[in-house]
Amino acid sequence: MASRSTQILEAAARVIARRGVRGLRVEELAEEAGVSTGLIYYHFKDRTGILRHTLEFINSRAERYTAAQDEAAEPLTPREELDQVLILELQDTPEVRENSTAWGELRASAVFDPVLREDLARATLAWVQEVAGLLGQVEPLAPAVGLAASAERLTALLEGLSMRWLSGGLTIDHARTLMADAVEVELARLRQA
Amino acid sequence: MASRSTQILEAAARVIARRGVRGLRVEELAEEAGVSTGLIYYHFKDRTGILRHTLEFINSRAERYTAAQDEAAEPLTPREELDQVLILELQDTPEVRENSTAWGELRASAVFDPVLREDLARATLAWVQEVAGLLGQVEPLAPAVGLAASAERLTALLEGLSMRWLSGGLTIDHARTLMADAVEVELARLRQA
DNA sequence: GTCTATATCTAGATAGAC
DNA sequence: GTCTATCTAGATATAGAC
Repeated sequence: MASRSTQILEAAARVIARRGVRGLRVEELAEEAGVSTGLIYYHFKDRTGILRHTLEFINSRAERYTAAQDEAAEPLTPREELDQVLILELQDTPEVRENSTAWGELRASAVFDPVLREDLARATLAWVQEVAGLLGQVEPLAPAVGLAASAERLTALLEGLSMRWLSGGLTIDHARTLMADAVEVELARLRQA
Repeated sequence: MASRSTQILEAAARVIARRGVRGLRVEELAEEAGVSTGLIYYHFKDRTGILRHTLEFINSRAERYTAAQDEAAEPLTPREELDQVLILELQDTPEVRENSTAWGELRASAVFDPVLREDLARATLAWVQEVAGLLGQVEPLAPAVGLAASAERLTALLEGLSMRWLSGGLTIDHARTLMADAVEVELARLRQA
């Protein structure tokens, strides 16, 4: 089932979570995946290729665990879905940790690497729009600009909280509480405006 | 006036802003500073030493430009000071960009480097407490836990917005608007609670 | 204190056997 | 497809002259 390529990409996600994108060494990846470096270069062109495919792999995996809720037994209300999208990213499970770490690395790398910016901007935009859409479902009377601004703040806050959590400055529970309160605050604001 | 060490550290700040902490190469630093690599190793033990001193240098520089306002002609109201502390970090000047970049790098590196976490946690705590104190001056009736939570959210949001700005996903003006609105929203919340 | 030249070391990448 | 062995490049760090 899981092909060799997939096995290597899963290992790469673990190594990135441990060492970061820029700390990933091909030799360590080979060890983690239980294969030789030679095999890695058989499956991927070069280190950059490994990175690109891993980021892609992680991205599709994130969509999967976000989407998984939609297909579950009982459909969620917009409000529940909003909480899911924002708060599911603050979970201390290996997969979420790997994804958050990789996202943070991607963000940090993009500061110095123009090539990465495009991918990142596209993914961010989609995410912001998703959140804005959900906010609009929860508060149908709120103006579009307000929804967009709230979505930008909430997603940016999530990134900030996520980094603090990953860098050990915040417990996951505290981060979730802060995030949940922020959602309340933004919704209250949208209700008033 | 500016010693050789300082000259090298200033150059290091510029290189870090351009390449990141992990992208800093000693040879490029030497070129930027207009000295030889040998001289750099005369002044600093090794690459890690350069990094540590540069981060320290940047940190003290950031305190200086934040504190500079306090000693200016007219004393600021707590509210003005609050805006200054939070919004001064969103400025497109070389120095602020260098500091923000370095801070983002420090945060991102700390995810993988336990040694950096302590410094970072200490600096973050001081910053959060400073903001909480200012919020308390603006809204004296607000409870301490509320002040702390608001300060944590505002500083985490600032980090998130700053990273988006640096990675090209947000204009500086838009980031400032979002930040300014967040301050309003948090103050409104503190007033109600 | 400062430079030039160079040794050393690490990590990415390839060749060739199986 | 997969491994072992190895080449190579890039970057850190040192030696020694001035």
